[in-house]
Amino acid sequence: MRATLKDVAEAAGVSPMAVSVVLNGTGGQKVTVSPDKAKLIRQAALELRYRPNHLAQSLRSQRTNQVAVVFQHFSDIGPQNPYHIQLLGGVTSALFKRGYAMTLCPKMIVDGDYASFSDGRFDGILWCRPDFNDVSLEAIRQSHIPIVMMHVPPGTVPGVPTFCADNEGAMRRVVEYLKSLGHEKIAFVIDPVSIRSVEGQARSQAFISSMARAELPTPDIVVFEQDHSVLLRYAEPNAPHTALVCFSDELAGFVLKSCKAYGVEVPKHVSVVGFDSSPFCDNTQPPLTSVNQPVRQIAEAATNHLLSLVEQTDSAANPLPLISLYDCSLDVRESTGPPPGSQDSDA
Amino acid sequence: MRATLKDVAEAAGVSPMAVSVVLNGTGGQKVTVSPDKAKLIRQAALELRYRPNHLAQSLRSQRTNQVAVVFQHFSDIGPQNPYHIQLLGGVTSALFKRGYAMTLCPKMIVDGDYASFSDGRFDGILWCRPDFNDVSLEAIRQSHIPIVMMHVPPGTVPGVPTFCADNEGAMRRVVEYLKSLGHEKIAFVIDPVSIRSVEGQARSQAFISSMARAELPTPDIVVFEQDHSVLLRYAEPNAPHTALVCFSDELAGFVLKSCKAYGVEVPKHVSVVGFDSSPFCDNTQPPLTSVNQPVRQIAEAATNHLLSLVEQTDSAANPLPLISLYDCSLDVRESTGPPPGSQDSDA
DNA sequence: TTGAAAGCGTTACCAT
DNA sequence: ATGGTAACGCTTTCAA
Repeated sequence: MRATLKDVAEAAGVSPMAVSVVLNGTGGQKVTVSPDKAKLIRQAALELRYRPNHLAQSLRSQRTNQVAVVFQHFSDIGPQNPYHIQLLGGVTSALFKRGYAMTLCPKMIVDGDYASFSDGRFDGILWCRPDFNDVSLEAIRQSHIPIVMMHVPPGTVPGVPTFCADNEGAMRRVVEYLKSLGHEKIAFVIDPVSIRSVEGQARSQAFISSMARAELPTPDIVVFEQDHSVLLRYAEPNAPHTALVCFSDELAGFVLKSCKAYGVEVPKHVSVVGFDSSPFCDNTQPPLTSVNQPVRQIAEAATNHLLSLVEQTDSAANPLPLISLYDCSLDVRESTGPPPGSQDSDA
Repeated sequence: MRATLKDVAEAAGVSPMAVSVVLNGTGGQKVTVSPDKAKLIRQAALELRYRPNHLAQSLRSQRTNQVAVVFQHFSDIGPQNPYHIQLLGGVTSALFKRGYAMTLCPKMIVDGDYASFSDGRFDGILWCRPDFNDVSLEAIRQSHIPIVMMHVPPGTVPGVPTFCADNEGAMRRVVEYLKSLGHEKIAFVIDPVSIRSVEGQARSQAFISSMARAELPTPDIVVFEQDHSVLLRYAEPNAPHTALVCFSDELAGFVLKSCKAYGVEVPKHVSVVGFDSSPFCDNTQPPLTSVNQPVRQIAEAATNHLLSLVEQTDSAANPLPLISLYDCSLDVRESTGPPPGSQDSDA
């Protein structure tokens, strides 16, 4: 077995306390050890290769220097899902700078066992893209450690700090851009899963209100089933819509594929816009115009906020914002153009 | 504070042990609790919202169900580095299936404090792309928990299970492919950092021996400094090489950029091959031919191996391989073609 | 300045 | 079948 504090104490002929004070520096307030004994202790520790047991320290101090990241809709980490990557990059970067470890825990992520948020292992929770129901809301209420949420529309859960892309602003920007190209009949496309999520709802609503603000006709919200049948309508000469704004890049990718399958040309017959502006967008045929949300920056900010909460001894010293909204830009690529029949649609 | 085992015991009017046995099921060998008391205990636990403290359990049991992933050369997690993403995807997938958490710990990753491998927090270590020096070798020797290594040439550290791409086979495949196109003068390009790494050395050697096996002239190993000066040579009419095999996709990207800057056309004047076959390869100009190593599969296998080691009670029951080598394929894209002056070089 | 002892929350052995 | 007790490794208060 590994050498313990006690072993070192015995080897150096002192009490465990002295070792703790000298090696782990946590000497309460007024405890001091004479230099010669300290030297002895350090020597013994070196020889025995003593390392403090992090578990024991944490159990004692109620601090673990570990933060958990929870994804509500966890499919898989991989190149196909750039969101996770950017997010984890931002989170780890912020955590590492301040000496915290990041852990991904299947009990929470896969099993959805939010009650174990405060099982002692973590100083705080970063919760990404949460869905809300009685269970998760109760979990938040019962949590004994700080929680910060990412990518959830603000105001969803009172009292929980929230970091989110500005869906409203993003949708306004997209609609205005498409309108400036001449589009009027624009639909929002979303998948059956996302439409039920809080963010899906929020983004759909943002789209609808943006259309209203732009004085365009009340749009359809198209739920894109995998059978592609909805797209048949876009193959007709007088299609009901000339532009499709999609909930995600992934979904937009499916839409592009379907268009190709049904002989609908993009952007000649219909313009398509994605959301996330991941590297994926450069690979599609044609390259996908997409909303660029600063996932990494959001993640870093959310993490720093969480750590402030964790380390905050005097509670109301400097108050932090409960809601942080991040501006999104629009990366115009080649999947958008003037609607069919417009002046320069063949330019 | 959160309810503890003791609280539940008091509420139910039984001993802590009874609670432990009923709720956490870990009842040693022959401990049983009468059904009525068990019911009482469960009830009390529910009301008090009791959750076992994972820290205390781990301290007691010497098992944490947590595995650490260590990157020796940690820059950053992000879309620019597909290696990390694929790796983490494979690792988490394998870990989660068996109920283990994954943690990234700055002490090890950033500070290189390998001595804290066994600080009690982890059941095992996955070590990726290690460099070897006295410090890391000693860390491995002193470790109290199993270590499995990924992406390090086999045999580097005796006794440590190693998962790696088959550099030899990959290089042989690349050289044979280029030879079949008509190339003879082929160089290996590597950056100043990687050339010092174990994997860099191994891959260079593999390239050299593959060239010998193909009965081609002994090749240059070109260390690609950022000043691009080495590439000037390829702008000449009688360039010394017609094909460049690069250590990584990232490096190949720089090479492509330099070629463009110096007016060298790819693949007309020179063919370029990368390593990793990341999504990045589709975006380069021209798209990059690259060796495809199955990072995700390697990661999954390495993780499963580690967990077997961790869970192995009877040591030599079913022995596992110390070395696992994975075959690599070659993804041919558009950065390779016949050498200049050959029959169909303009086809 | 130093040591002894209690306790963090859990589990396992040994009694009863 | 059940409860007391010690122990996992560490920190901190209290007493000397």
